[in-house]
Amino acid sequence: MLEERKLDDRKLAVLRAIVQDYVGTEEPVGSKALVERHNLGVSPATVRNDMATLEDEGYIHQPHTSAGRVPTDKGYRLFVDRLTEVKPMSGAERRAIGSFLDHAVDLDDVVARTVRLLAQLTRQVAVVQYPSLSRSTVRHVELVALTPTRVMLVLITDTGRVEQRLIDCPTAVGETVLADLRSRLNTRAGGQRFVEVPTLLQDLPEAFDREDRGAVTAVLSTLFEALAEQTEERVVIGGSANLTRFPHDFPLTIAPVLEALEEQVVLLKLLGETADAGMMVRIGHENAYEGLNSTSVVSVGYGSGDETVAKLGVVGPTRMDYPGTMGAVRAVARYVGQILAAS
Amino acid sequence: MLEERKLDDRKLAVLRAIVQDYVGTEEPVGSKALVERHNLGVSPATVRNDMATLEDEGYIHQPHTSAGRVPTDKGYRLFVDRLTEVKPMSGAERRAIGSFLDHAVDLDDVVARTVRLLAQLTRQVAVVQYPSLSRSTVRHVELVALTPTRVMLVLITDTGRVEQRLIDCPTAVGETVLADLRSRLNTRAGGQRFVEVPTLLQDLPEAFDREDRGAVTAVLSTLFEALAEQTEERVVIGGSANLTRFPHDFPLTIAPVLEALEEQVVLLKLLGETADAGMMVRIGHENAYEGLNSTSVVSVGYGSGDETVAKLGVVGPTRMDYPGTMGAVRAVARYVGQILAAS
DNA sequence: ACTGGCACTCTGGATGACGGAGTGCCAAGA
DNA sequence: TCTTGGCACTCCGTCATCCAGAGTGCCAGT
Repeated sequence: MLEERKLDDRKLAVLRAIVQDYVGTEEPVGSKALVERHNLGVSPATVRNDMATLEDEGYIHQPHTSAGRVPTDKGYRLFVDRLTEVKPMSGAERRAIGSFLDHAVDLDDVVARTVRLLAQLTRQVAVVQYPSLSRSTVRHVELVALTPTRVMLVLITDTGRVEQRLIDCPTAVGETVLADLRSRLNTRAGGQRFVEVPTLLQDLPEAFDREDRGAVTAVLSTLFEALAEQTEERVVIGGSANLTRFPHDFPLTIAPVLEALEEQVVLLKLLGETADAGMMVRIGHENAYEGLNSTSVVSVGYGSGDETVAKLGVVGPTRMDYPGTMGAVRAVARYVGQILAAS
Repeated sequence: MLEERKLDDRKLAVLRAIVQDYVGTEEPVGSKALVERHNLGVSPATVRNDMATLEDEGYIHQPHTSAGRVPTDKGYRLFVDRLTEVKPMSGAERRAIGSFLDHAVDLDDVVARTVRLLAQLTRQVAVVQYPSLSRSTVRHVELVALTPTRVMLVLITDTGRVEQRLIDCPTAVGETVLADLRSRLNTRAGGQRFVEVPTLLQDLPEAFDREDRGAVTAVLSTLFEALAEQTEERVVIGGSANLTRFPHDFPLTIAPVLEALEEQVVLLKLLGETADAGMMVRIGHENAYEGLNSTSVVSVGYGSGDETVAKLGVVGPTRMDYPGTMGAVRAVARYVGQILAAS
């Protein structure tokens, strides 16, 4: 705020114009070209003075003496924060999103379609996280006896996700016990949030005969494990071919980015940093992961109802169309949320 | 065969040397360098004559007058077919493969690890297909009543894969009927190949009361559908960052390749063309898909026992280390087969 | 505070010279 | 008949040079 006092409205307008032009042309933008394309109502010389100030403050940068100016990360940051609005999707675009996602047949398909759609809309790399288990509720728990001592646990969540686990029981469990356990599990845990379940089922073994308690405990601990497991969170990416649209900084930047995108861990951390509510934009060096230092990440949470169950976003060059990208990301996130709520 | 009569042993040796050198250096290879690095026992002039013949026959090619020679697709083909052997993995490498894959905890993990491993070993893009449903057998079928008229079908295969389907029944089904159906399904279909199942269950509705037959039929048709569904075949890729190791032909070739790799359909077709037994190498223009015209694909089937359940392979530049790549692909495929058989 | 003018700087592309690597061919030798 | 050394030739990649264009910073004038 203190620094920005030095920047009057026109200087901000100049910065805005620089960002817009640079995003369009991908080339350093000079004072003359600026006044031609935006009607700033002043002469190039004046703009040059403003540019000098902006450069002093670190918002723009000159690749070489006597070249045009390029926004810095800090410049983009100011642009995103104060100089622009999220650009809403047009009606046609919204309809396209709807018709594309409406045809999804199951959760996998929703995620797959979302990532494709987002990549197409933004022409960048899309990243979509599967709805996480930890925030969902239990729809159903099923137990299947494979052998007397081996039981398969199938967990069905409200987002339509299915998890299965094999359990080796210390003792044989009869079908009666299994049916009893099954019905108790579903009565108590059905519809409950994952976090609540362990507490709710804590004293369940006591309801069973001593000889069966070992097996019951084994089932429970496997269930809790499955519920708690964060590592199962999956991220799907798409549109990596869009990376090649920048013949520019090639292949200097593309290799680390591709590597980052293949690392589930990195992606999860990336999306994990997104606040539950509101959109997050991380620009260049604001990204903790080094390989993404020359990219920006726009991400947002999505969910059924008012609950955030996962995140999605896009990765692109710092020189990206922020308003458009943010609009697309937000629109897609909202629509996916609706779909999840409906199904 | 007819053409090859013109190629005596030394000419073939020259071709082999050219391929090996070019793969190593990535630069057109000349006669002088050839005789220095391989002891061919003849002079550069002689080699030049041989090269002229090889070029006439279309095995090598000269980028420009007075440049070295580069193998053509046809040249690589001859090299792979007749001039080299699959290079077996060293003991250390085999142990590494084993220890890496042995830590896999479930099917997803096996596939994920395999794709990583293959990408690392070959330093190229790895492609692994999930074990296909159609060749597997049924381990267990589970029916879960969600509401009186909604049933969830869970299908567990011998490869550890789980498929679920929601079924809306025309009439309410009681738990007794469901239990009956469940046990009949498992008795008749358990352990059977997918293809056999429809025949085996064909007359199942007749065993039930008339009022329940609608529901039974609904369940059966969903089950058959899930069994038949080929579209569920999934392909996982990894190591796409390796594409950037060819700063050479950039980004001309990389973009279409990345696009191809994101298209499940293309990948499935690619792997689908692999013969069930034996390794397949498709070189450059031998690939039907245009975007892969400057890449080679080495693929092979893998499976538990002697049955091929899916394919895996790698995609790389035509200029690749064929013996090494083929060795790695074969070794990994074998080991994955063993793991699947054991679990 | 803005503007026009001016000298200066730097890049990117074009041009041309040059060394090096590689070839093809020929005549001589095994 | 096959191989070899020699030789003239071709072409690429690199480097240095040059030039026009774009852009800047500064200054003096309004």
